Amino acid sequence: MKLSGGVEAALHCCVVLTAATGPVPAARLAQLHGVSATYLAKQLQALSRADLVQSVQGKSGGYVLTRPPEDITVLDVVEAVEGTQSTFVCTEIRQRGPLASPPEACTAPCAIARTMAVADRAWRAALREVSIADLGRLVGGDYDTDVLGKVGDWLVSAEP
Amino acid sequence: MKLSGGVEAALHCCVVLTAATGPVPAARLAQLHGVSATYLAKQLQALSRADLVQSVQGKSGGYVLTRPPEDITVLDVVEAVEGTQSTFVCTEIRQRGPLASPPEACTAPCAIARTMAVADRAWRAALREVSIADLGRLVGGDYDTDVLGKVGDWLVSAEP
DNA sequence: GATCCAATACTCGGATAGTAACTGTCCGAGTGGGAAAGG
DNA sequence: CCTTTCCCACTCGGACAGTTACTATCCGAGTATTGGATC
Repeated sequence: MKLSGGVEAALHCCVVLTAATGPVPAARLAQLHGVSATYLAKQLQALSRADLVQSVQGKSGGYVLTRPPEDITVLDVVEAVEGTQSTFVCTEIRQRGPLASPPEACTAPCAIARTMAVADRAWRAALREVSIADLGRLVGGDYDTDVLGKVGDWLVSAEP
Repeated sequence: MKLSGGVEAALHCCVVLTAATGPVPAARLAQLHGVSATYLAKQLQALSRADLVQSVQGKSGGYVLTRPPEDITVLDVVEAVEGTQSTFVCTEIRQRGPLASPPEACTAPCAIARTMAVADRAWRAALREVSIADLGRLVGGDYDTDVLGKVGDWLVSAEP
């Protein structure tokens, strides 16, 4: 039950894209975060497939947010990278063994699956409450200096 | 982000142990659920390490719940099998790259880690709300017949 | 000087190896029960 | 018939392979830039 490490990188990328004025290449994001460029590209592709970011090809291309950061929730990013399937997959143990329940009595999920689903929904609801814009404000409040502004400056200044 | 399959088996075992009058061997539980006996033993060992069940050795030994089922929450079982660590592990990306925050400014978790921690706590809180006794009542309500009673009868009648 | 065109350098995208975690399995250590022998 | 002793069958517990999913990587497809040639 460990969340994929790519989620963290994807969230950082989305926050950084908030401070960008134009498309940012994946290699630039990787350099800024000090992570593997090729692996980060994989996560950004996932974000692209989920229509959270748009890829711009060509010489001065890169990734841009498709929506205002207020309209992108943390849940959107997590589900884009991890997938939308529930954390708990019921294997229908109740239909196995000598005292198996007949399949026609198992139309509804069992009590265990229901309980896990409730918890899963609570987790997702908490992630839906926070937007990327919120994250940007929060990291700004963590330090006295304007971190996001610095990032924006670095993105335009750092040339290959 | 997939929950280990052993959690489902462990929860079923705990519910079944509610209906037992004496120690139940792991092999019996596996036979009842139609799963691999040796693998189920692994999960039961985890429950034993967490002091949720007690192992009784010897000829007519097995596993017994250490507490009344009202005092065992689903979260207890999940944490026993999956571990207590949070689903999100922050790798401190902010401390890497050219614009790295200095370590002395990173005493508190970053905004992303805090957000994920809130969601993690919401998930655990939902699991803490349901006890094994609740699960027993729920599965009883799912079907007209007294499933738990049948299980109890089978446990005492089925001889190797 | 403006326009058109082609070469180019840079971008993303999916297909490809390596590694860690989960799944499934095995055999040894330990213990209570039961049979047998003795009083 | 009761007690003691010993053996044994059955239990759990940790150590051992197989498989899946995650991590990390590579090279090919495509496009805006950019420089030059032309009008």
